Amino acid sequence: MSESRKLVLIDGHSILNRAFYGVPMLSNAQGFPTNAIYGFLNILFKILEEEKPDYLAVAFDVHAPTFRHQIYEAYKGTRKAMPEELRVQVPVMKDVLRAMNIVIVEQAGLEADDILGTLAKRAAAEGIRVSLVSGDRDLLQIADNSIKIRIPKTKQGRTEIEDYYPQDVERAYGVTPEQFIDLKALMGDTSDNIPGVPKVGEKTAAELMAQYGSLENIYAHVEEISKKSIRESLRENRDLADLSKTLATIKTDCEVRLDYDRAKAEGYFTQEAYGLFKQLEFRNLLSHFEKDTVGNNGPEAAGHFHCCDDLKDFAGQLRRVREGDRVGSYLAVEGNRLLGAAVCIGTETFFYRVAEQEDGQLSLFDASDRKDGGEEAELREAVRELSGRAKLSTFDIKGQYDFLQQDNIENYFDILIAAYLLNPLKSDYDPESIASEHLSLMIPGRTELLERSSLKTASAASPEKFAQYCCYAAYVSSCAAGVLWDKLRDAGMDRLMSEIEMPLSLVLYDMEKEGVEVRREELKAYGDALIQRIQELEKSICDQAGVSFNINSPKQLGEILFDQMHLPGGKKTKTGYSTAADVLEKLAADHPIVKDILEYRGLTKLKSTYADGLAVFIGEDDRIHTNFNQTITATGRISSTEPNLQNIPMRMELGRRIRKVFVPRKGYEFMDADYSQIELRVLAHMSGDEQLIEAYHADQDIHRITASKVFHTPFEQVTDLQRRNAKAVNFGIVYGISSFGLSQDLSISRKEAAEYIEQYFATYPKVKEFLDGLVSEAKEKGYTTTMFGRRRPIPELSSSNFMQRSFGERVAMNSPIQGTAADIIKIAMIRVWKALKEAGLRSRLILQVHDELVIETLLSEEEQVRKILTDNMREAAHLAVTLEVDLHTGENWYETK
DNA sequence: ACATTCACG
DNA sequence: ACGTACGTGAATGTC
Repeated sequence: MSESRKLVLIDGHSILNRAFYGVPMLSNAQGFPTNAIYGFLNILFKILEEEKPDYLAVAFDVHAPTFRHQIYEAYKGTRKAMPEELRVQVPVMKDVLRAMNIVIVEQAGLEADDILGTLAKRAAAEGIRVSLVSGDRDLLQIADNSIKIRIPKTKQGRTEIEDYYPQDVERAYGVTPEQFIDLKALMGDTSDNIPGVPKVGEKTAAELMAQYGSLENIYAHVEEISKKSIRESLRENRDLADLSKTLATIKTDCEVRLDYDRAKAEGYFTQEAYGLFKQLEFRNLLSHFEKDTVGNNGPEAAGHFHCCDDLKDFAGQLRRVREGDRVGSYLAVEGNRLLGAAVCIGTETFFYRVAEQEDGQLSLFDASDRKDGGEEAELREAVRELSGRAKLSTFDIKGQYDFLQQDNIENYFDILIAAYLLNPLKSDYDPESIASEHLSLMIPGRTELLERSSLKTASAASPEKFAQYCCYAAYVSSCAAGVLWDKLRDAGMDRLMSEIEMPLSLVLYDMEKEGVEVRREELKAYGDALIQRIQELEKSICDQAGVSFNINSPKQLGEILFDQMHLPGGKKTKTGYSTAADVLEKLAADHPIVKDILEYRGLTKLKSTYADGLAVFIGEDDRIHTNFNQTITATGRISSTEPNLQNIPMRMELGRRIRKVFVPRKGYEFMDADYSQIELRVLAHMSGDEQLIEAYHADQDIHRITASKVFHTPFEQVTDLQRRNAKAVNFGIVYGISSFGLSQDLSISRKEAAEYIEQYFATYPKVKEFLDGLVSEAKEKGYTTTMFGRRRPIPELSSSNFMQRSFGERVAMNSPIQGTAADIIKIAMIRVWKALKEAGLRSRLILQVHDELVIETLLSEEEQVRKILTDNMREAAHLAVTLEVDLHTGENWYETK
């Protein structure tokens, strides 16, 4: 059996069709849809990997009416047209297959089913095992002991394949493969244009087949059928039944041959195919090319990867690096340990891995005098020494500063950060995608080489693969540095890279390492204090509803409120009723239950996200070390995770009290400084609007001034309502104003909102000019730019969808403003950090919250730090308006308000 | 895995 | 007519 050859046959159109509907819409940069091709290839690769066939062929229908369809179309009109977005993918799919040396079988006048049926049966007769891959079940009739029918299902991104041998067909449908034809003839199949017998569905057809065994036998005993309607439908539609059987029968005797020499399953990964994959932007499929194309001439196969067994050899290689030489490196870091290092020097890459600990149990007691502890220290020293001399290019430098000299950063280059700056919209960056995108080099990725893709380095499937991954990463870091640098320069982002992002990475590393102290017991007490009230509310809500239910479930809550209690309020989301706070707030006044629900929501949020959520992250040092991520946001802001310290409650008093558990060390205080309306000031500067600039020069409440100007009211007579409205308009402007958005925020009519906006623009005419200019420039270039050159691409602007395009326009107005503000505070952070360091102070920058910096300040250094912080924040950028800073000190974060 | 909700700027 | 404010991350429920 194992000697017999194997053939994989693929039903081209049906798999493409299945892929089209199973894979969410994808398209490449030119807007060409690619989802069906992508899905097809995924299925193909999965099958190839599982089957490792000797031969492979794909069958397609020729798009001319075929005999079987002529019959049916004569009977009932034409076939449904294929969606345009799928239709255009068909010829490209064929190009891809041809480029991969995969035989395409198609013949005018023949259906793919017939071709497949014929080839499968003939191959089986020759003793070849066949796997027939199709999305349609009608091929099940072909199944026999050497023909397996495989039906892929794409669900939730994963492809699962159902396999059918004859006994599987029987188990699933209660009929043999041959009987399957009759079954289909009876029940029909709309997707396959088989009419079937009216009134006979899946169940009746199965019953009839179980009793009589064939279509012919059913008609021989048609009078015995008890159910009158079925009996008559069968009698009246004999011709339809016979036609259906003809249609359902797949031919196995067509004039079609497969050239087994050409159909050899090999040599898919050609340069041509590679080019097509790149055009289609199938980056994660490109890794398949490693073996056939890159592998043969790539660094690994050419013997340029060296796995050193002896640390002395490795260190010796590093010592050969001369001052100022550019090297690529990749450090395998886990926690605060260095597991291994790869360094790419010229065309050679060297790797060393610290020896495994043999006994995990005893590792608790391992001391630095053990061999691996000493080895790690030695490796660290070698790496550290190298980092002081070389121009180091690496991936994700923030995670490596523990092992690098920190006064040499002007010599460092992080390809992760560079790739982010060149396209901040991507969801993640890794060495393999950087290699593919910027070097057109295919290397095996994390998913292939490392076991757990979620971990940064983690354990690999094997030591060899782990070494290989590290070497590739170091190699890519080395090769990509020059290319990325050129691209950054071309885009005008070289200074942004060298003067802001690279230095910032060290500042963020330091802030993370420093962390912030959190009082564990106080946080616990805060959470406990919430429990009682939450339980009261739970009871009260369920009593009022009359049933006990899960208040946290928007689904259940919506049904209780709107179906059972008949509160006014309609559907809002795709899944059901909206129970969001703004909807509930409108009902709160009239319905006590809603008020309770809102309070319940607020309290459970505080309990789960903050009280319980933060506690998990308090370390043995009683501090929380958040992760400040530099390569996440589209606009250039920093983000904070595990935990997020940038969304600690502030607006409501109860939540704000959580800030009391964030405390400085003994002998220190918190110093918190935030920019006053930095985004509006950036807008004033970038637009050059004299009115807005002048308003800021007056050094008065900006929202009140705006209200005064917009509503033509003397400054002193501006009402609170007018001020609130003006403030909302100011915010709206920064977000990319729309009358709808503003009307929602202020609960006013769209018309009124539009009037406010019009008045605003009349007051600040250059602001309108500026915003319009941003949109048209973005439409022309495809991206926006901040004052410091940071780019954000906006693909939505060329969308044909109104909503998407409108979104793009708002983004075009917001990104340069939000992004410039982000640039400015980054500059301030770097300068503040440096100034603290150069003054030899012990105070430390520990938090950033977009427009706010927190320094843990030694009490005796308070005045020095105050000056450093305010001066550097103010002076970070010179705008047409001054940058004002509000500064507060306190014994905890709550007090710094 | 995806949607909903809500915390922050 | 279209149906929304910009940028994030975490918890929770539903499939």
